[in-house]
Amino acid sequence: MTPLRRRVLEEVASSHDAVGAYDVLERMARKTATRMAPISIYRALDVLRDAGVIHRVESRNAFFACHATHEARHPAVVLVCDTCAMVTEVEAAQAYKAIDGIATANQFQSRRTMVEVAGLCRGCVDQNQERSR
Amino acid sequence: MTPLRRRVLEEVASSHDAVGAYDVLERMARKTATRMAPISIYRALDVLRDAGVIHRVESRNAFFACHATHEARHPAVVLVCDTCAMVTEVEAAQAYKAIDGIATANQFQSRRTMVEVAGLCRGCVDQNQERSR
DNA sequence: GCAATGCTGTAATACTATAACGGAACGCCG
DNA sequence: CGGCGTTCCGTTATAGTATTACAGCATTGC
Repeated sequence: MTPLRRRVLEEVASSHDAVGAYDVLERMARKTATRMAPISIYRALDVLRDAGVIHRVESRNAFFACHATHEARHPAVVLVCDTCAMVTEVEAAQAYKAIDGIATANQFQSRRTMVEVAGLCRGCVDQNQERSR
Repeated sequence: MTPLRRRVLEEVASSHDAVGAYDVLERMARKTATRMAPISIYRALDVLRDAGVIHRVESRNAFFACHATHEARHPAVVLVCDTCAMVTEVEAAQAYKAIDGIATANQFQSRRTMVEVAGLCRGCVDQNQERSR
């Protein structure tokens, strides 16, 4: 864990939200008054991803820190709020089993399985109801 | 179904592969000797997507025609080959039920659920084995 | 010493997607 | 007919996401 990677991880892990690579870049720039090249951020993100400490939200081109306690090789369902970008990671052995079964049945050799649910988190649903009252 | 949209659909549906918007653009340019603006392609893709005749592979920023016979509101698992980009869509009521259960249990109001499996299709697995022999 | 490797910087570029505005065609209806 | 709203698409510009290529420097192992 190098200093740069730690700094990137800190930015990503400072919230439960999905953040873009350029968001990370921006936040780091504000802290140090020097702006890094995007590639540096991406390289760090790659390493962190390989290490399993962050994940990517494919449907948003964004990243979030893995706060869950799951195994690296045993991923989860990702719930992403359309409004606030908050990410919740949930174990889903059942669902993954079903999906793996489908892959196998189709003679497909799976390497990465991604399950993402976009919608509204509890908090944002409540807020919407407030507003419509 | 306008002519433009039909042409875009034809390009996407001409294979079972996931193709990028700019791939479509390029192919259409080759056929007519005139190059459209990207936005035109994206607009057509949006409409086709809303109509449910094409889907998007989020993990690849690419699109594929829906050759499956599923309902629009009852999506499927998408198997995408890392090597040849071929897409197979498979019904997965079981998996979706499990995922919906997870969302509900977390008081998450789901709007779109995405299940993508990246890996190797049958054909590409075979080819790899050939090569290593 | 020196080769090999890993980490980061610099510069440029590629790839993906959208915003903003306008014109043409069509249908509806008074 | 004539005005009006709507849909579709063209044009231009720009925003947003990600990677290629190359170089320097430090560390490690021989």
